[in-house]
Amino acid sequence: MARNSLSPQISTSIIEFVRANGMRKGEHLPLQMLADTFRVSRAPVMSALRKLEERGIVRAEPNRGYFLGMDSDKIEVAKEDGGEHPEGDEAAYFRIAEDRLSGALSERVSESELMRIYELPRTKLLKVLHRIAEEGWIERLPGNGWSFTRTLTSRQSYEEGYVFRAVIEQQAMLLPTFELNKEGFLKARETQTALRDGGYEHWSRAEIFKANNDFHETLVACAGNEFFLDSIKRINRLRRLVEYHVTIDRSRLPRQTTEHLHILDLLEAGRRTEAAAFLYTHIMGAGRIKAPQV
Amino acid sequence: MARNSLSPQISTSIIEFVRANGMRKGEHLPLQMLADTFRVSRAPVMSALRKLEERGIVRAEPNRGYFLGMDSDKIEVAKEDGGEHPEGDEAAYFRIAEDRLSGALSERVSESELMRIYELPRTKLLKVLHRIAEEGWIERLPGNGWSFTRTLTSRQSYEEGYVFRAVIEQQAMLLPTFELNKEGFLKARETQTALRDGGYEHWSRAEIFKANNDFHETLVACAGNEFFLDSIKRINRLRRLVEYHVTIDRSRLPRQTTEHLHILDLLEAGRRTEAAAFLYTHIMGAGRIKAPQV
DNA sequence: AAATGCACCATATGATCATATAATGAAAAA
DNA sequence: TTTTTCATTATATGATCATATGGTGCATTT
Repeated sequence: MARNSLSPQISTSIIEFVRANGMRKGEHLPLQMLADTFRVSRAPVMSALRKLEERGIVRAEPNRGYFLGMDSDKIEVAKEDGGEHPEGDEAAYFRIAEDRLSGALSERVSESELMRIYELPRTKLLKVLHRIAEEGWIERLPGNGWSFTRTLTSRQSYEEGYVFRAVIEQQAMLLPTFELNKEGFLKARETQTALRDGGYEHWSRAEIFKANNDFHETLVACAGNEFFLDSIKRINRLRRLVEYHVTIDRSRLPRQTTEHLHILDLLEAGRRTEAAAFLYTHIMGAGRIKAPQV
Repeated sequence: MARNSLSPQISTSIIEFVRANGMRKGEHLPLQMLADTFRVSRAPVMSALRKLEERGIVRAEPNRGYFLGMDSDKIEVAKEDGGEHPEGDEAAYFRIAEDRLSGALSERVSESELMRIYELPRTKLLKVLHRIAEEGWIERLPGNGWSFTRTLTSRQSYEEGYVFRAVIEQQAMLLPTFELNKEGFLKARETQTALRDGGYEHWSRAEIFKANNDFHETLVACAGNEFFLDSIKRINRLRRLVEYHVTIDRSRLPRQTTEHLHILDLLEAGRRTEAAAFLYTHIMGAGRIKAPQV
């Protein structure tokens, strides 16, 4: 009846915050500062702190506020929230995509039908539907109901997506505003190396996909142009949906990661043009070999 | 309390339909065919036809259906609906953009505030807000309210947009799937010629902007890749908002249209690479000279 | 001076309901 | 057989309301 409380998220954020700052036992946690950091008012921060007190992570002193109860590196991550809770609406969004790709949802659907199937309140459903509409794989019909487009399910769209990514990423790399992001590269290098040296055998499909996306988004972010980055993020959201329905060919991962690392090498050696050309071939190659099972 | 009826729109659609098909007095208008054409059920078509009958455009024969009451080229366009009614939500979307750009709306706003200001029901407002959020110039705050981003108002975003357009359009033209669209080119040529030969002095700002956008979207559509076209449409929607606040330098229009026509010439002569290079310079030139008054 | 803690107000969500409209099956007419 | 016409059902919208939560001014404490 009322919205979900922010305090669980804020609790998590506070823990991340004190960790990231390496804070130690006894340090003060000013309310307003935390509120500003998380872009909320003091109220939800207060209620988050109260819950953290119950868990012994912070101590309250009357009229003086809250203080860290232990060194930040000793804080245990809460075991709760474990149930794969992908951010509320995200869950519904995903279920709709799954059901569409598997054919459980027909091309034309009505809002009330979806409300019943997914047991969503109208507001949440509409939020999700409008988001999907902006992503381009559903559209509102003039009268009642919605109609899925062929964007998700057609082979042609799939290939067009790869062409688009190849062009955008290559061109992003060639922009005069492109600048290496040392920290980002370091992380990307770690992840890709881990994936190459064994990770490809046991990482989950979601982890592998995320590693791949993060790599490409890190590259495009270096171009310093929000429109390039946005368009890549947008198409990657679509890709995620489709690729989940494709059998991962894990044997290709070592080669893929090696190529990723090669791109980093080239960039760090200042050979941008070569890196861009190689990246282009890399993406087009991936698009040609994997095929959606639709 | 209930949604707006479709019948006014359908009435207009029917008139457009019979015009486009050059239908003549007495021809039959089957209900189901019209319904399928407009992707609705027979019900709203029926009610549209009843209204057209009152205006004498169609004749009803009991149990036989509706028949065109006059030759299609003699149908007068209805004078009603005159009040600049840009498709319902579009109006609210525009007003919000205007007020943001003119500074009437502060960076942080709450939903109820917007409902009051624009006298919108919650559902409509949320639809618009989510659309804007997808376009990237507002974001939901974790607690209450929304916050405008700097995408619309910053000079940097403005320039990044031009770079993005220049790259996308040039690259679209170089794709192997690029194919001339003769009919589209013909129309574009007409419009651009009209604009060059005098139109630039008295066309409205909206007309000029639309002509320009249509030209560029026609070009990108030839690439046969929905992602290229979508990204151009998306950025053009943003551009439209900002450019309305810029004084048009009409003296530049003859040169601009001449360049547009030159691009068509090059393409029709099969000189695609040159056309692409010229297009790139053309867009970047436009971005450098016009400046948003923000 | 700075931060907390409280009280009060504002906000957003979801449920329910009335109502106008869209969708649709089936009878009736052509 | 096709299309209209009618009757019935389904759908979507906006209004209203209860309620839990977020936001904020101010007295109080340190």
